[in-house]
Amino acid sequence: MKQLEKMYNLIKTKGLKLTPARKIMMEVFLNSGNKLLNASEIYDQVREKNSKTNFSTIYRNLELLVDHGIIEKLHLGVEAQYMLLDEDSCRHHMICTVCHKIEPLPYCPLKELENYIRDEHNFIPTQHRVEIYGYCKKCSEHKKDK
Amino acid sequence: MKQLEKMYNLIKTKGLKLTPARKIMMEVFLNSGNKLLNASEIYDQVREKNSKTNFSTIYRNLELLVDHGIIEKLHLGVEAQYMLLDEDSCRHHMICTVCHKIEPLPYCPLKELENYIRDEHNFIPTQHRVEIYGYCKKCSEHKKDK
DNA sequence: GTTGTTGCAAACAGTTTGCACTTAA
DNA sequence: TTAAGTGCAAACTGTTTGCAACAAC
Repeated sequence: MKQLEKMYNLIKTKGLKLTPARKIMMEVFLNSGNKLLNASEIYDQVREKNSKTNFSTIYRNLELLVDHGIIEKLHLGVEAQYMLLDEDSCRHHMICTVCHKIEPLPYCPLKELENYIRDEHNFIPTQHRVEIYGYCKKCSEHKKDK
Repeated sequence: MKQLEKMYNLIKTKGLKLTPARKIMMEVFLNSGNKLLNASEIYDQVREKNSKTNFSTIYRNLELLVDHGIIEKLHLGVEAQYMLLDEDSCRHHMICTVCHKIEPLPYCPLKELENYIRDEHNFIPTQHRVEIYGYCKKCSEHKKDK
């Protein structure tokens, strides 16, 4: 598995030790299909492979990985969620209002908007976030059934 | 104060009782200058006028006001934040990362994006929210001084 | 061997809840 | 009068921390 090796190297490059917990966490992220994961989902998946990993280890590593720009932390609800940091990711998500699944949206419509804001509102944009709420495929199909 | 009376009526219209805590909370929101407030900011301000109001009262009323469409709840960080719900709000905000002032943005660029999402992602958008982070006029001027 | 990392237990912050008392309508 | 609202205390959830043991380098 090539991508995993890359991740391992990335961690070492950052001066972090390549511990079992971190290895497994990288696997979890790679296997997540780019879905946002919360701490306890990550914890559960890590525990499947290493049954005595502690929650504090998870949280400490998550923070570290965020600090080193390896993953991204979003805070859209009660709990924080995490995903591998995509180079050109600019934080756009589709959030299902039924099952609460969050999917990233690989497209950014905001370039022109930012220019407009800068010019017309005297506001200098540095970051943005877009959230689209609605029904994901599965939930919209279930809706039809009723 | 006309606006406050309106708010009082709105609460009654919704079938809610006009209690002292609720009256003060509406004042707090009206005096907030459309800034997002978290529960403890609201609590502190309510306590100034009614020193024995409890946190659970604040939380219970916040939830109720959200449910009745009087205020809006955002969850951008560790804690939830609240503001009066704007009639024509389609939830676009410019958020200054220095002074945390939040200004509404009277323009919606998302029509085409929603079509794209519906067609390409099997996701049915019903609502959306856009947040632009950056420096407001005042803070960007102060930055220059340094 | 040294420094960074972990497990554990305990603390913490924000929020929610059950229950008896109180109050707006 | 009575359903709705409140205060209090206690619980609960997500997250953080101090410390001693441990493991990657």
